[in-house]
Amino acid sequence: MGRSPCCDESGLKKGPWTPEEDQKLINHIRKHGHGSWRALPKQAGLNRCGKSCRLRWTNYLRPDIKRGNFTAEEDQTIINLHSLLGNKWSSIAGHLPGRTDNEIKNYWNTHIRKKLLQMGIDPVTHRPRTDHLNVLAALPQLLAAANFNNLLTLNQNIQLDATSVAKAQLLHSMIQVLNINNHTSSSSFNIHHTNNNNFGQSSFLENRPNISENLYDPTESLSHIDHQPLGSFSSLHGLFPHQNDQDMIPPLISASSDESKQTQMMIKNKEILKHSDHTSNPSSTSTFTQDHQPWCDIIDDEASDSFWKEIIEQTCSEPWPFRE
DNA sequence: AATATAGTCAACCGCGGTAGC
DNA sequence: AGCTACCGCGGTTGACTATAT
Repeated sequence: MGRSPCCDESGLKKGPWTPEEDQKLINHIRKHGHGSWRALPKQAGLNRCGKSCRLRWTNYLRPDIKRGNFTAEEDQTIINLHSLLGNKWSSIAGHLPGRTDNEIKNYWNTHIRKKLLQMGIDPVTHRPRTDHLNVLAALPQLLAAANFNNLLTLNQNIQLDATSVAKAQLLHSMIQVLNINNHTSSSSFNIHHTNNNNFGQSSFLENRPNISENLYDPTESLSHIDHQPLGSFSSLHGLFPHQNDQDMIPPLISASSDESKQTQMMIKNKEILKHSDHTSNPSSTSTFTQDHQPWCDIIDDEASDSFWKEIIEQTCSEPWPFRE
């Protein structure tokens, strides 16, 4: 019931359309409109089923179809709409004049989906992937993907290098993932927990800097854009409220007033990491003179790649702190 | 140069919704 | 109310092309 038998009819041509067939279809629709798709093939002299004619027209021959690569703005729109609508390709296409649902669907599956995955974003939920082990194992690829800045460069007012944004987002997503998986434990990510001399994830994350003074929050800075890049990290939090907000870490900018201390601890931890000094005491006197080192500077450090590699090495060499 | 593999995308398949009888 | 035909949608396929080996 409900299923068209037209394509079951034998003798009807399938497969790629020839220019002659295209011309017949175009001429007929120009003269008469498509009317009943089922009746159209006979009227137009085509040995095709109506379904095939409709598809050919709507996806390829329609005069208002836009050809060519998707723009960054279209990328943004697709991502944002997909986060809202899911795989409602026709609905998404309705917001992209000249684009067909089929084209958008293909583009999503072949381009956007992969890029989101590489960036550690679940293309279905538009949230950081929760398979944290995979995320960590894929860090090198994630870093490479972080250089993909097409999704981030739409707004010309954005001054920050998109790669830095992506890296910050990546780190943020990792933190979220780790925190989600650890929310049942009160120790590892407790902001007041200070028993960390080593650079394990916990110390690094606990001591994440308050950078409100020196660093703008990428998610905040991008959130005002109509076509919000990486909406999964910004607007989607509002769209898909977490069941328990305690599960989520604060945004990259902390509201804490204890920023100087935390920033210094962050710097210290970075140095600890660089020197692999697992015995240093975080409470000992630091020789650093820099205060309020911007988070971006850390991420954008010339040695940032090695910085990230060391995170991986640390992660691998030390017991995973989060038991499920 | 030949072959294998990966990527792309037009087209098909099959299902759900619904209008009309 | 039940059946049928039709439309539109989303998932999948497979041919074609590009790139790697």
